[in-house]
Amino acid sequence: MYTIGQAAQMFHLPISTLRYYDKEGLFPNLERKGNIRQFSDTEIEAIRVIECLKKSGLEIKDIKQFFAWVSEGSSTYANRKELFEIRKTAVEEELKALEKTLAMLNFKCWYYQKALNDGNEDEINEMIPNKLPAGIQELYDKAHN
Amino acid sequence: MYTIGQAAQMFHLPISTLRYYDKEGLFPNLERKGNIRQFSDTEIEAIRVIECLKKSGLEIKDIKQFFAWVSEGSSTYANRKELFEIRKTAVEEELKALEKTLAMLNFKCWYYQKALNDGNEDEINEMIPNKLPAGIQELYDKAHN
DNA sequence: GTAGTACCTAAACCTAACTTTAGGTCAATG
DNA sequence: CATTGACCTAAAGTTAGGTTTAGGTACTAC
Repeated sequence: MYTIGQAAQMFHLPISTLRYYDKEGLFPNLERKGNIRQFSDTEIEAIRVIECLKKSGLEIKDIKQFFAWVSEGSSTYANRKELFEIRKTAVEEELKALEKTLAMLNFKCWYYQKALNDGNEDEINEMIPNKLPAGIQELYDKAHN
Repeated sequence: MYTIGQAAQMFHLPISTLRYYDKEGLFPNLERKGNIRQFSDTEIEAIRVIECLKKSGLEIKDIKQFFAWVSEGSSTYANRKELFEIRKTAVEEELKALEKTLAMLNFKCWYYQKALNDGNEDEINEMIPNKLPAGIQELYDKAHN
């Protein structure tokens, strides 16, 4: 059992965020001793899942739906699995998009390194869009589709 | 030369977003014919860079700073290169975080597939945290640090 | 017995990045 | 000549996801 302060520290989250999640219904089984929240292993794992689903692009209200399904028991396994499958697809696409972004960033790093060496962008701009050095051309093409 | 409508279509962005970017100073060299914005290749590439920097986690006000540097000319090559280097590092870290997220999602997909087959979570929960099948244990470990 | 620390609530506040609204210009079309 | 469609502005509105504020309880340390 952990206090809200301990749980917050474990995940480097502000206490106010955990209270906000609680208010939003993300800890449907959270118990209290007196008035004080008791974070059990269930809630600790819940925080991990919340972080995961948030990073996957899910909104709080849909994360709440997920925990509502958890509370409903075994009849919602299929719903929960489907939710994770959809998030998985979304993250895979996000990964592809980020790699394209990274290609652009790598290209721009090369571009400005060369501009610094040359003192101007003239030489580089004559190489664009299809006379770039090996390795760099691929970055450019990936970034520009 | 493109109208705002054509530029918006090219990037699947609402027209209002391009006007907003203009108002925020992201097209410092945008010209007008009468009162109508004329998007040249410079602005088209600018939009690509804006999208890239946004996806890398940069805020609009810092993207504005970048285009101010572009307007200042060759004396700011080093600043611009440094900005892209920093964004590159940020995106590389974001990619790592997303792969951890993906490991969690893959683990949860497996979890709920098995729960569906078994009709309950009892068997799975006895395997957690270190008696999971080959392949799955690695996903679990990656997702839980 | 008071100062400090950790917890609690409700409600107001904040921020970025847009989006919508309300009102207007201009050119082509039927 | 009026209606449609593409453009324009300034300003107000929206949204998610928190954060801050103001006020209160409870235990522990000095």
